[in-house]
This record gives sequence, structure tokens and C-alpha cells, in this order.
Amino acid sequence: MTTGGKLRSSKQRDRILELLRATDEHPTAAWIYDQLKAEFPRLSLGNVYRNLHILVEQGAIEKIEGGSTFDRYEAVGTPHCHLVCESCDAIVDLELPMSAVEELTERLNENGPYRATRARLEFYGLCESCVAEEQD
Amino acid sequence: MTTGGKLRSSKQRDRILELLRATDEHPTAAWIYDQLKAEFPRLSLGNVYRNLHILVEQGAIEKIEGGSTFDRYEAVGTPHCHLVCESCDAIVDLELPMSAVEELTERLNENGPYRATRARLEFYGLCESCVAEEQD
DNA sequence: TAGTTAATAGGAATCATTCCTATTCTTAAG
DNA sequence: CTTAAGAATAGGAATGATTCCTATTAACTA
Repeated sequence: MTTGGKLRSSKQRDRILELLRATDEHPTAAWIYDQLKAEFPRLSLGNVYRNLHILVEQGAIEKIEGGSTFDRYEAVGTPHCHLVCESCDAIVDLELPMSAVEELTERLNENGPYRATRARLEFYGLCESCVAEEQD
Repeated sequence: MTTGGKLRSSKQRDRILELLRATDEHPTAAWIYDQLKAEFPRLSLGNVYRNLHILVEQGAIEKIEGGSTFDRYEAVGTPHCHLVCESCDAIVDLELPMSAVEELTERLNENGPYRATRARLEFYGLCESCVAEEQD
């Protein structure tokens, strides 16, 4: 990865940032690639990804990820939220605030022109054992 | 897909459900496959996926998905939540309840043994134009 | 017991993303 | 202005989770 040292300027990277600043469409890498293909006929998708990573590291843009690359499954039980441990990748069930989420969903539907049917609330941080391990 | 008609019993599917009910680890398909490989030497990963889909449709298990298959990007601005339109796949920025999320995060950290640093709240439903289109 | 049809195994195909390498470009020094 | 150094790029191969396809196997039913 190309962090740490000073970065050289790059027309492609500048244009990617401009594009993202000019739209509220939350584009995918492929969309950006399509947009810039005319302007940079030799543009490569890999380079779009590379520059997106750099821009994220610079704090200029944010990545809205689908979460991890693989799906997980659980038996059906009472509704609950999850805590994703960023240290060990565990997913912990939380008993907490399902009602709070429903409340927020209602509030959204009252105030806005949308019709939200459900919401997903996920916490990120450290699970119990990883919190314990940090006492060193 | 094999829905609609009556489903035949299946040792593999039964065991997958048992496994998921016996653990709170939120396994991946690959993990399930590894677990059952000894028991069913000829088990295929494709069949694990197939049975997971069936179990989800039956409502016996839930899929914790990473969201969509591709990542999206946005320029950095004020923190906000998103509404994902399930009809047109648009992602809409919401102004609403960022403080509420922080509040919930704090509450979680006070009550539990975890250390959550951030949370993600996403709403799913219909965006403005898709709500409008439904007036038919 | 035989026939029908679902379930399965196995592997090929997909698709977003990452990785690798040779080439090109930018920049700074001489 | 020229050139050397190294970053940025293009292009394509590799990866990894998931889906799709097909021939085979197994379970229910008449």
C-alpha cells in the first residue's frame, strides 16, 4: 500500500474525489469506472479501487461496506442486535435496544417521505474476551 | 429454487439446523461445511448453501448479511445514517438520528462488558420516489 | 417393487475485489 | 534542459464467497 510517504498528484484520483463530491448517489467502484472511462480511455478498474483505498485512508471519502465478505447465519430466536468484534471477528448477540431501533424507525417514517420497514443496528468494537486481553 | 412444494426430509439439512441451534457463534457456510465434513464425507459446499437458503425461507434461521455484494463510497461530510431502498437499491442520506446512535452506544458500554467504539444504523424500505410510484 | 421427484455431489461459472508486473508519468536534482 | 528515482498506471491474473448446472443418488408413494 502507498501510505506513509508523500503522495504524488494524480488526475484520476482527483477526478474520483470530484465525482464523489458532486453526487449523493453513493456510487460503486464500477460506476466510477464507467463515468471516467470516457475521460481516461486507458483507465483500469484496479486503479479505481486503488485510489478509492487511498482516499479512504486520507479521510476524504468513506466506504459504505457491506460488512465482511462472507455471510453468517444464526438460528431464529428473539430479535436482537449484534456487536462485531474488530479484534477477533466474533459476533456477539446483544439483548439491548431493539425497541429503541423501532422507535427510531417510526420517527423516521413520521418525519420523512420514506417508508422504512426495518432497520439494522450494529455495534463495532471489542467483545468481552478481547476487552479482557487488553489489560496488559 | 425448491419452494412451494413440500420438502422432503434431509439429514444434512437437519444437522445444519441443529448445529446453528447449538451454537451462538454465528457460523459461516464454510464453518458449517467443515463441521459436517467428517459426518458426511461426501458433503458439498454448494449443498450447505442450498440448505441454508431453504432454512432461511422456512424461517428457521436468519442470515446476517454483509448487505449488498458490492461496496459503495461517498465523500466525507457530516455524519449521517442511510436508508437503503429495497425497490431501486438507492442509498439515501438521512439527517436524522446520529445522536441517538451515540446514545445507544454509550448505554451499551455502561451496561455491558464490551467496548463499542462505533455503531452503524441502517434503515431498509422505500425511498421517496419509490414511495411515490406505489400510488397506483 | 418400481417409478417419480427431490436432494445431493462435484465442478464450472460469476462477480466484486485484490494482487502482481511491466510500463508510463511526475517530480526534483543536476 | 536532461535524467534518474520512484510513484501511479494499465492490464490481466488470482482470490474467495457464492451461485448455477448436471448427472447421480436417495426417499417417498402407488
